[in-house]
Amino acid sequence: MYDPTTLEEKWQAYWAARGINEPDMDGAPNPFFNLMMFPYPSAEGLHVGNLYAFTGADFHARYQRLRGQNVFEPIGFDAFGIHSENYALKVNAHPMDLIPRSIANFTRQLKRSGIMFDWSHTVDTTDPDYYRWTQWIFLQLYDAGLAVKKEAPVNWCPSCKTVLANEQVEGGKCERCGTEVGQRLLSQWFFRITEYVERLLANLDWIDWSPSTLTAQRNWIGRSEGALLRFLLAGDRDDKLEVFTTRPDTIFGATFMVLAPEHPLVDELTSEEQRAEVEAYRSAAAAIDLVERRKADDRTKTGVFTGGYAVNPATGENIPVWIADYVLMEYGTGAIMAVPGHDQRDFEFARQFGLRILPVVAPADVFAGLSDPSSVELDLGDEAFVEHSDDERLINSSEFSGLLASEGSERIVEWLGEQGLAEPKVNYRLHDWCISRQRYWGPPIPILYCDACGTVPVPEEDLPVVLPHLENFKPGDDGIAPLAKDESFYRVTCPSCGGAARRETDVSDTFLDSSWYFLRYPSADFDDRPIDPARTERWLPVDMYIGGEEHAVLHLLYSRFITMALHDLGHVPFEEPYLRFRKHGLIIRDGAKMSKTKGNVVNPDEYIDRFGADTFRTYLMFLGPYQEGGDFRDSGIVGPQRFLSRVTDAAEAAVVEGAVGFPDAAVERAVHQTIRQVTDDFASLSFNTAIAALMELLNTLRASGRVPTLDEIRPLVIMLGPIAPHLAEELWEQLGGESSLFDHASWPTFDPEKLATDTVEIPVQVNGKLRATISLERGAGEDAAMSAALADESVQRHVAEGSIRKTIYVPDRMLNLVVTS
RNA sequence: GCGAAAGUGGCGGAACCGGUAGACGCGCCAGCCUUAGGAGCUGGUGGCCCGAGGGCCGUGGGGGUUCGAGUCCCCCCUUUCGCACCA
Repeated sequence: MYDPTTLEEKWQAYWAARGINEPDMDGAPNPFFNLMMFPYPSAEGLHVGNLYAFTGADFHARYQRLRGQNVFEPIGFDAFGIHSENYALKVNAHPMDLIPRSIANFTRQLKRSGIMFDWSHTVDTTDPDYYRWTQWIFLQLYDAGLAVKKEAPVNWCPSCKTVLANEQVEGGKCERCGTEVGQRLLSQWFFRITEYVERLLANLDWIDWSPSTLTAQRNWIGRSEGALLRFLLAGDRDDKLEVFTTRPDTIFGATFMVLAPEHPLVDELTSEEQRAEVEAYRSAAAAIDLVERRKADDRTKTGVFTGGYAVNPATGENIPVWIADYVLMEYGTGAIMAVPGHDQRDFEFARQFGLRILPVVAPADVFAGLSDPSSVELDLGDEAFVEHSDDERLINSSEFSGLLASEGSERIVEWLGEQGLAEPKVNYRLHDWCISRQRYWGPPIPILYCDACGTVPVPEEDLPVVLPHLENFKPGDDGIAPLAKDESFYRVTCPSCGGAARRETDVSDTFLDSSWYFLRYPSADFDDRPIDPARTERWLPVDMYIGGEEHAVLHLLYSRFITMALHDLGHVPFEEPYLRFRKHGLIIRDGAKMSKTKGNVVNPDEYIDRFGADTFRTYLMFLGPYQEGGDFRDSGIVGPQRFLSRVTDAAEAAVVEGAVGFPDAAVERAVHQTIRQVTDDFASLSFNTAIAALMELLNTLRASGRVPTLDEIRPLVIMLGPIAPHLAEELWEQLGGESSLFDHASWPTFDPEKLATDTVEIPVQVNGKLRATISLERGAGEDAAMSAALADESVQRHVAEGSIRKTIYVPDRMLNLVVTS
């Protein structure tokens, strides 16, 4: 009888009482750090998506453990941040009251889910004992010159008079009051992640991660090689306009320039006649939120002529300078040389405003049979010619005409470089990481501003800078953080000169909290140091990290950067934090992402109450390939439930009967085949097929018409361990095994000799169509196969339609007869 | 628009290196058992045709390579996810 409730309570109590899931942190001989992305503890409770992620990671952890690894599987809570803060504002409560309740609820839910967390090493990012060290990391980076203050724009709602996070902007409007969101410049703290960009990129070549995640990181970093070109302003002006281009070979086709509306040289360039129009365009552009502007799917080009001109350094011609919002201030130099012949956006812009379009590159076939390549003309039609090939050549480019574009590119940069007008340049999409938040619910940035001493870091011994309990923690007026309203917080004396000083009142980004939590886990029981060297040496870097693709970019990149920086500062002995990373898929329901508004959210508690954690785990992992996700359907869960119930019946019957050995060669073979299959599947996180293979083995055992022997059922029970740990533990005990299964059983191995059958069934095809299957001795030769095949009536009939022209025989695989009439 | 992945029964999904498509599960059908229950057990289940021996069709669509294609190549369509004018 399968009674999950009693059994699960029994084993959860057993594991907790004996510390079964707490490895010996200082002596484990085979340490294995199995990490999953720690959750944000929402007030709604554990989402089935969390549980899906954790369950797959736990399957892997328990599998590694049965293979003899000392697995450390910790959990924690990423509890700072805007989600918690907004929720607290919404329900009119305080995050300091809400978060502990949410964490307690999550803990309760997680403890009944059967995941082998080590509850003696948890972290909570909102605990001063944790964020003390988050602040310590800030100071380490500050001392190393990697934390700097710069001006940067933030989203600003003029009605609420508040700074908005990108998540709070919907369609360019404030999500609360619907007012158009604008931009404001604020002085903020940045981490100089761009200093590490080449290393962050280079290491992607060797870390063992899901390929799509590697691609996402590369795209995010967005390295592109090109050149920086300088255009003198027309007239006797000293300033130069710098542009970045990946196509310096097309400079002879640069017939105008475009600046981002907020570009600093716009004022100087703008003529009196154009000033009003330019100003109007600039303020309109400034009113649109940056993020929304990038998402705009209306691609009609807009822009305004400044009235100013620049000199094309290659042709010496004066070319008009425009402003347009398709040029982004934050990429490259915020200005471009427009080459309408070879850039589709420039082409559209030129069409829109009647600007000159000059093709300067032509594909190889245009040159075919021409003796003088400089005379080539290219008709563009309705599109820019943007294809890039190895054999295209320059045209209309003075003495460079006729050169291969790649060669021309180098020669032009060289030529202009001699005049100080060009240099090779690598540009990145990645920007420095802004960690300042003008919000309340985060760790205060540990910096003081003193009139006499300037910017002063908080001395290490004064950490943590504790976040005070503010009654009114709403984001403040004028872009000032909530903490700026608490005088007792910000008014301090300077530790250096003893004079009056003011604390930094911004808090740091949640991504900083999560950028190092895995470093903290093994050392979580030390309160006098963030990262214990011996623990770190033993447990880190992380052996396996499993998480969602939604963090493929920011979290993973930031934590790689922080790890690298800490490595360079001598705090950790490695520079890549996660040796392996595997993404898991998304669980959906009724073909749609689960969300409260759709009303299709699954509450894990209900299912665990009804079916037990083991059945729920099995179902979650059975519903689709773990790395791709799957569709949650209520009706499907009875399959796993029946399976576990039948395993119980079979094992209990085997115990009563007490038979041993392998009386049946076919069953023995099935056991070995299953061990091989399930082992392979676990290694590749193919949990759905692993479960299917175990179901198949059980079907085989049942089909034998007798009670299975103890030896036949034992491997099944052990392999069930990672899947349904409570039940496996129970059955293992009944089979006479010493508890815990996870300490005393080891993963079964298969004997390759037991896998093979003496005879094989192979298909016989005639002209590629299946006509029969024949039974042959393993390794039988072609002659034997032929005679067996020709003995088959159906084969005879189809062969009789002509004569056999050819036979293809793959021993033990198939036989194909090619017949023509 | 760019990038990534994917299109297979009524449904979720299997299929190693090109070699018996549909494993496993849900659902459905039939039967058994039964102190009728949404329990358990046994068998069946891609579609169409049928003379009951088989035959034909079938992995989004169209071409191709091959003795043989869900799998490889080309073109097209659709869906999901990520990024969004990246010069």
